[in-house]
Amino acid sequence: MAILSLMAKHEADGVFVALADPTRRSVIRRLGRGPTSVGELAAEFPITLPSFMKHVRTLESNGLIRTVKTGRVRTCVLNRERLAVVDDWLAEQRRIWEERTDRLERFVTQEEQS
Amino acid sequence: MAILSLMAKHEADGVFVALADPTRRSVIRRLGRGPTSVGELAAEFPITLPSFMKHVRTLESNGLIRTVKTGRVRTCVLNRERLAVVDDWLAEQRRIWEERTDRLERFVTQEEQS
DNA sequence: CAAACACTTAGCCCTTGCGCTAAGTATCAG
DNA sequence: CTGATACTTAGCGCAAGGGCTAAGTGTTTG
Repeated sequence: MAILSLMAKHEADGVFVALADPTRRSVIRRLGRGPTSVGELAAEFPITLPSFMKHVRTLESNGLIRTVKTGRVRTCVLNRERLAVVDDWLAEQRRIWEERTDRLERFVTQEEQS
Repeated sequence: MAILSLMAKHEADGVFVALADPTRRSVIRRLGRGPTSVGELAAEFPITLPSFMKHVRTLESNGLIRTVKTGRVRTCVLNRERLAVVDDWLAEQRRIWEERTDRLERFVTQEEQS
């Protein structure tokens, strides 16, 4: 479990890094509408195919998408579950705030008692 | 409104970039527990103060934290609302999936009718 | 089987990001 | 007013990121 959470933390980094690029976020959005070939995806961006492929590989190596090649065409599919990393991070953040609010409340209550 | 959404989209990028660094995410987490001085924050990381300050400035210029200097000490506070950018992005993503699911459903229904 | 297609690989360029040291400024403490 | 404190500025070094071209590989297609 300690190892798992460490691993999760490490991998989380890659997800955030992958999401830092607007092109990659756009790809994710596009793939939300369904699987798409690399060529079709690339056509929507003003960069060359090799450059675009780097983004695809980044997304894949960080688990945000999966790809399969059939014949000469590679199809990309979104891995929705992977975004849970971000969701979890936000949730943890909220948990921390709430804990703080609780502490403040207890503090105020104490003040009132004295 | 068109300008606002463009601006929002542009600024969103900065937020994601800011979150891509583990040190900066840690700072956000730490600040969730309450305002802290730069020095106190920096002490928790294995980097020099000038290096750390860059992270602070990145976080501030992207609206994730706010800082005030009183005397010689600069205090950082979290700007919780700013993380809504991420929340919104996730929400939009979910919206897109749902739309897709709806389309698929309609498609299946049509198939059944014919 | 030749040519078109859909990537892929290799390698270069340039900017940006993140880290460092050294030195500077502005409080605060004595 | 001297020294410690808490940043701040300036500038350097290096690795990584994102873009490009040119050339290569493996699949169709005519």
